[in-house]
Amino acid sequence: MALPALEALPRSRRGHGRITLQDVAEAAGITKITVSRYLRQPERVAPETAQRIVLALAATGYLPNRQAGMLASGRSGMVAAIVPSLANSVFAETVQALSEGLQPAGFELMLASSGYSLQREEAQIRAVLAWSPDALAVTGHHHTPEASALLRAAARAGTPIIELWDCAPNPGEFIQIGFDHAAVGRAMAQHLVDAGYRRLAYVDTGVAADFRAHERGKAFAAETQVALASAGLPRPRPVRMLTAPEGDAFEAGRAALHQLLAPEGPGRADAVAFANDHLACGALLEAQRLGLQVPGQLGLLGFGDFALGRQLAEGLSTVHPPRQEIGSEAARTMIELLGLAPAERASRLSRQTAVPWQLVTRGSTAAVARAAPAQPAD
Amino acid sequence: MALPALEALPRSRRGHGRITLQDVAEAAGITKITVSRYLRQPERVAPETAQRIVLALAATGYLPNRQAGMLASGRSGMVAAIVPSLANSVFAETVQALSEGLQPAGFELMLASSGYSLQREEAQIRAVLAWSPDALAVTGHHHTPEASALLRAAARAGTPIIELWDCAPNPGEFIQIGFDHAAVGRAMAQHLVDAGYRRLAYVDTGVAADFRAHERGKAFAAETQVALASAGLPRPRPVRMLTAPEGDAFEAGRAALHQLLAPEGPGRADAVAFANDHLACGALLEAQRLGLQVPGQLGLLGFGDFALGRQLAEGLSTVHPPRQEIGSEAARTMIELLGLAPAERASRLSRQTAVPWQLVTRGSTAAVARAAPAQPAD
DNA sequence: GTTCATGATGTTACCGCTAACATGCTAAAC
DNA sequence: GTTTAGCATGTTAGCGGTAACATCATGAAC
Repeated sequence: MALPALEALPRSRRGHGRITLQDVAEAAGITKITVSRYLRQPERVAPETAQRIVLALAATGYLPNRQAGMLASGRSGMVAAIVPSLANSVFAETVQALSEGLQPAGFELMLASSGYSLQREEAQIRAVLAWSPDALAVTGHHHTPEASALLRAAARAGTPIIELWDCAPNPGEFIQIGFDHAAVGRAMAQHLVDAGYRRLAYVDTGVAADFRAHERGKAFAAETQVALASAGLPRPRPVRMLTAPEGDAFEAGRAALHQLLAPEGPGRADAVAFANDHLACGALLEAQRLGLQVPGQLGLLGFGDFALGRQLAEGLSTVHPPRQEIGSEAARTMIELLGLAPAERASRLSRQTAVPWQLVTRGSTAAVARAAPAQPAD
Repeated sequence: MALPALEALPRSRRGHGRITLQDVAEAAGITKITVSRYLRQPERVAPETAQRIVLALAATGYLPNRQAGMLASGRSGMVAAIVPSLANSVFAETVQALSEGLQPAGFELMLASSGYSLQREEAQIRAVLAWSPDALAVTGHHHTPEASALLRAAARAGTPIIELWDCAPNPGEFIQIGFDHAAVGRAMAQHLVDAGYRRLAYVDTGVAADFRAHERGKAFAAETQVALASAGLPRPRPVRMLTAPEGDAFEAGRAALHQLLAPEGPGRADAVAFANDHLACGALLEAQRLGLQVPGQLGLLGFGDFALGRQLAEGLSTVHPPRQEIGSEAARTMIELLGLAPAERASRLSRQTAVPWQLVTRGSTAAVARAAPAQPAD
């Protein structure tokens, strides 16, 4: 299996047996600093020298050692991201976009998934900071106090900290790239009320640490009251809140639908908003199976705009979150900030970028025929 | 925003302004090597010293510098993985499992997604090797020649190289953890023939570099001939091969179905296998819409066992690939190998682990009434 | 009391690279 | 011919850790 050609090369066996700049320099008959210079700023070495270096690099099969480079220069060329989960396509797409946005700038991505646990997130922040990332992206603005302290310390040392997926109305400590989930919840409520629904419910995810889904639900419930009141119901019925079991989200959505249908009669919900499209699709499929008319008897509204929603029945109304945009915007922000001098950078380590989302109206919430919005149906 | 308590601490501002072992050692009144020792082998320092160190660590807020550690010790505590895509839940789950498997052993994961491009994979292998990962996982056994050379060099230097998702019948150069896609293709063919279908088609993905899907398709086509022949058709009709357009896979599946239905008459396919469940679900939804009887008039068989398949109609028959198992097995393998002495490890840097998959029979390929199959499936 | 194993801690010398400054050479300016 | 700017390259001194060896108590064994 040994390749004679390579074995014959004069590779030094000092240290850990790796080919170093020193080896390349010797092969080129110069010193290592010139090779190092060539690799970083080729225009600063003479053309003939450059040529010799190119040959030497090829002959030795040199691979740089980024650890050593980082240690010497203080810049790692690496960016870290911590997301709650990758199995969830929502974050996977964001990470994908982040990764692709960073690639051309030569940054590597170190990834950790916290499994929706703040404890694990803290441990991962600690672990990842030990790698001196040039920037760090985390998900949301909920962290353990220790984690927050770690992030704060890193930010103070000049490392951009970016909170993805959230963009609270009040400014945070770090850079936020995302959107206001409360606003989404309100828009969902408004939409259902506008469409003529009057007895609303919200099915939250069973993932306890999906704070964003909870926040949408909370805002949905509150806004529903307001919207119904201004639609002419002085004492509107409170929104029924359910929490789906963990596990297969389609099944959970099905189960939630059954639960919602249980109280026959005028108290029964006539529209349901869900924490995500998987739950909503499960419910929609179950509604189809039961022969329930959607949107006539029941309105269904999801969140996430997964591809499937477009395929089922007349389409699932949903909210389209800027999955990829968040990732690419984060990449852009990192690259921009890291290009700045530390002094300039410092002033920009806390800011908010609201990435636009959209309520996508499809068949599952088509307006219910009704006399006048002011006239309550029940 | 400045915390007086922290600002007041005697943090040295040499170098890049980071708190080092030296700072901790000074705070504890000892030398840095003892602190270093404590961090790696706490039992080797005296209890009272340990206590002082613990206090000093807390007081300084020390975070280790893994670059420096790596440079000195030659071990990075980091593992890299390169997958074609993260948006695809298949790989996301594998990466998720890999990440979770590595976590308890203290390894960090560096991730790159190649976008199904071998060129980019090569660039990423090069980039990632510069970080001296302790092990490297790539997807599949197709690489550019240069990429293969890089992997070979790394393997020779003792870095475990793991090829995920593939497990060719002939041994490869590196460690393979996956399964034989040709065998899956054959099983798919056998299943459809056993179920009584006679005019088969395969819808491949439009992703040119999804070699595994192509391989399943190729084996499917070949095996179909064999199976049909032994089922009593001396001159079986060749399998119709289609390639879905890129883009929304559900739509692609729908479109493929229409294409397949085009030639009315006896030549029309009576069963279709797909490169993945998204395509198959698209086709199943379209069949429902058209009022086509599945499995009666048309059998549909997917690959991937996505959650949705269980929900549609009477369920989509599919192949359940060991998505997570591949990731966790890779983690296990890495941890095992990295625990070995280099000498022992060398002998194990090339081996194959076949992770079992399963053909899951659901409603979309329920046996068509016909005479008994000529041979039992093995 | 001397010897010697043992355990705790310290010293030295790097790992591979780069920032900052130093050197030496060439050619234009005087 | 000397000065000087400017470019190409080299020297030095680390970055923050760790391996390997050295030192120094301590106490048991003789």
